[in-house]
Amino acid sequence: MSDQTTRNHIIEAADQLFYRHGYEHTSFSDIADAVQISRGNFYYHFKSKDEILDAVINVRLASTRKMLEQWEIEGKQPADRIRSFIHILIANRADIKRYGCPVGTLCTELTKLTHASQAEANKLFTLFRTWLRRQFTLLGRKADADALAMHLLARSQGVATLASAFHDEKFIKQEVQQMCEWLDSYTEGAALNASGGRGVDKAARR
Amino acid sequence: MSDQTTRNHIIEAADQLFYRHGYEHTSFSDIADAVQISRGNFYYHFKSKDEILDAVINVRLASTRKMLEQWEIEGKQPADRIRSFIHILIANRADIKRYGCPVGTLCTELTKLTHASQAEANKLFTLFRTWLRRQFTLLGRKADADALAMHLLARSQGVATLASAFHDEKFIKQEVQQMCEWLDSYTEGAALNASGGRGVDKAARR
DNA sequence: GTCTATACTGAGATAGAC
DNA sequence: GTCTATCTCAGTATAGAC
Repeated sequence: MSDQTTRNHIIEAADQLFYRHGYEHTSFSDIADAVQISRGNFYYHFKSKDEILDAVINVRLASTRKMLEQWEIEGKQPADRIRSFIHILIANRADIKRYGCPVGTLCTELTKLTHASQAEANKLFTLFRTWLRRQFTLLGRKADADALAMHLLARSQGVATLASAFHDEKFIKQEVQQMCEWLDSYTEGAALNASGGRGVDKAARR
Repeated sequence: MSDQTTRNHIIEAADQLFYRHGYEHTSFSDIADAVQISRGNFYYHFKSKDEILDAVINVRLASTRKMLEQWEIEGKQPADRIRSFIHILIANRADIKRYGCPVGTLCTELTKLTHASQAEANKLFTLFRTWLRRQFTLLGRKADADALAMHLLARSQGVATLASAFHDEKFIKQEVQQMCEWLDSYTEGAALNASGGRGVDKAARR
């Protein structure tokens, strides 16, 4: 196995394990078992566990950036793009039900540990926040774009937390629908309601 | 110090530390330092760390029940009571900004640890859920009372998570106001809008 | 009830052979 | 690059004196 490959395997396994069992609760042995290498071999690739965490965060940052760019390309209207964001809850519902949101749970854990990489992890949130803010600005909500971005982020986080606590996928679907309706209420009237065919046209307010 | 007193001191200190630094990250020494007793003395009061956790959860369950009963007494209208719930975010904003929600972060952590007391901790959520459901039922929303309860719980959780990640108290206030407006939209028309003097009467939809 | 001393375990990390 | 062997340290937990 080449240097790069093993290193990537470690990062990938650590990523999964940090998500499922938490950073602190994941031991070197756990990762070593998953990658099928010895514990000693580890330190050829990383100087410390913290360094693995940094690598994991960087990989997540990169893949998140790529995903957001992709959504920007696929969705012609900002509302479509925001819907892409909302729908990750659906796409990842099985994992979310079991382990919560990968971003939220990591940031929360690192905060409690007062871990040095906390700020790095928070950049994951900032990535979404900035991207959403831009979409809401394009939607014509320049004045409160950031508040709307934060609002949507918060709702997603809350849904993930409760879905995980109550082990409830149906709740995710319910709330996703409500978020889409909430979004529609900002789309109606603006532009030409050019939100495409995906939207639900029921009244936004129940 | 009597048996009961020391035991309670331990529980109280553990409660704080579990909240601030997480369960796993809190060591016996940390608690011992806080209570000013030796590590050995611990095991006179508790057989294990897990047993301390159970005690902490039980204390939290009891105090939560008491708080909910209090809100029920103080608030004449169900809408007033629900507002009491929403306003804990304000009352505890300093702590939430630093450590997130005590309920949400504990449940999330225990889920990742696949800890035996996870179900016990989740009862904290259930307590709020059941209570809120009853209030929404009283508000005349029998059909979707549970969905509304879950929705509000989720929003609170999301606010706590983001306020903590971004270290932002102002965001808490913003969102609390929006939640109150959301609540008002369910109060208007129902009953006689007898929600008392606290409410904001702006349009619920921005 | 509370202490000190200590056992035991698993963690992160290093050294050096291959 | 990967391994085995080993170190160190912090954590939970126990034993027994006071």
